[in-house]
Amino acid sequence: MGSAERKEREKHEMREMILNAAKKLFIKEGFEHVTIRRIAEEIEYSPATVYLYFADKDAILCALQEVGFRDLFKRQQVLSAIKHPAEKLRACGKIYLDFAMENQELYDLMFIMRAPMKAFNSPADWTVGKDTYEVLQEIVTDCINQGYLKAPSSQIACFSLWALLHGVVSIFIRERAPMISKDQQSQVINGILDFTMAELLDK
Amino acid sequence: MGSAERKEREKHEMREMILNAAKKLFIKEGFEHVTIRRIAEEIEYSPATVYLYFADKDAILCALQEVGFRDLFKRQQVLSAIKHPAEKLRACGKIYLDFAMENQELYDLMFIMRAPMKAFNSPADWTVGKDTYEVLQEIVTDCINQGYLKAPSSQIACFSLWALLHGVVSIFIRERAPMISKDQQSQVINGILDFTMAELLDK
DNA sequence: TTATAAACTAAACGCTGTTTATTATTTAAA
DNA sequence: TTTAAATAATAAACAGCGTTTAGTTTATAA
Repeated sequence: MGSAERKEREKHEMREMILNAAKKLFIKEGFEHVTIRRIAEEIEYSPATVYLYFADKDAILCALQEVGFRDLFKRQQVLSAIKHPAEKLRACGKIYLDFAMENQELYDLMFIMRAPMKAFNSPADWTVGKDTYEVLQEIVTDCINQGYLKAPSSQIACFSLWALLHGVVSIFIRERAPMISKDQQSQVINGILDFTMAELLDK
Repeated sequence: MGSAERKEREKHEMREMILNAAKKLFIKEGFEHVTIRRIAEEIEYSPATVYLYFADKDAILCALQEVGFRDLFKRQQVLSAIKHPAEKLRACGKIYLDFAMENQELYDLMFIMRAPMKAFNSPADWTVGKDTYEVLQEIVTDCINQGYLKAPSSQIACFSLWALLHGVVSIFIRERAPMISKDQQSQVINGILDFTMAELLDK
């Protein structure tokens, strides 16, 4: 009798319930309202039950990161339809920026918050974003190989580009740009993308 | 009798004591250990006393930000000795990067942490970094005016450059670069500065 | 039906930022 | 110098947090 399989499935479903509740709270009420007690309330169980499915709060946030990275990776799939490396690079940047600004709480969790990283001993163990980074890396390499981009190292060029994109959105998300109003943000983001591509790519 | 002045001075000294204790804990033990109770312990007063000198914890962190920005501004003063705009721009970037990596906890407080920003109603009220940003802005403008930098807008160029610098250091500080080991970080930072300056500046 | 295992939770622990009521100290006027 | 008012400091509590423990309820298998 497949009761063991059912148990397994129920365990997985409970984990999903908890993650969904956490994600809902995260997006709807912001990080500070994501507490074990609120999650428990949301799924109508006691706080202690949550600990039967996740080691601790950080493990929940860590699992939520994966959800975010899968989402970003999914968005990147449209890039395969673009053949021109330079165009592809710009589109890759645009996807990243759009994802960040449309999912600020999730982006924050993925790239800024300390808490979910506590589940790892070393930064090298954090491989959750590997796939999404490799997408960028491949495009940058293509740009260099096909002569659209001059750089001493594709690693440096790729990391620089990521740093620029992350810098822009994280400055906005953590509200460090008093000189730029909320209305201007998307305008500035587009301006930066234009400026960067113009500087970087040799037509 | 100048007892009012003495009171004023004592009040100011107490605030300084609290800030110094907070800064010490911040740098020596990291953010999570900076609690009102630990600060109180450090200055040998009760936790409640702290609230006679600061409205709340966020106000302390906010005041600590100012300390950090004064420190960064001080470092920027050596730039006045450099006349060539392009050289000046590179030096400005180097100063920023060095400050960030040498004072990671303070940098985090200034540019990443949410808590100290709660003391402001709107991002526009956060003017503490104005002076340091204007230094960069002026250099970028000089570079454009003297033909070393081509950009459609000095605002966009300046913000892009800041975003890049902030992006790099904040990725390292918040441990989001599994592909780069701690030993490689300063090397990568220098590489990025070289790459960016080469791309940006027309010789 | 009954013994065992699994699922769940009430209550507590130690921590946090913060407030309140109370005490001690200092100041200024009588 | 004495006394009333103002100031400074704190002990103790409050409400919240993540987490653990001990105990109960529910489901499973013999």
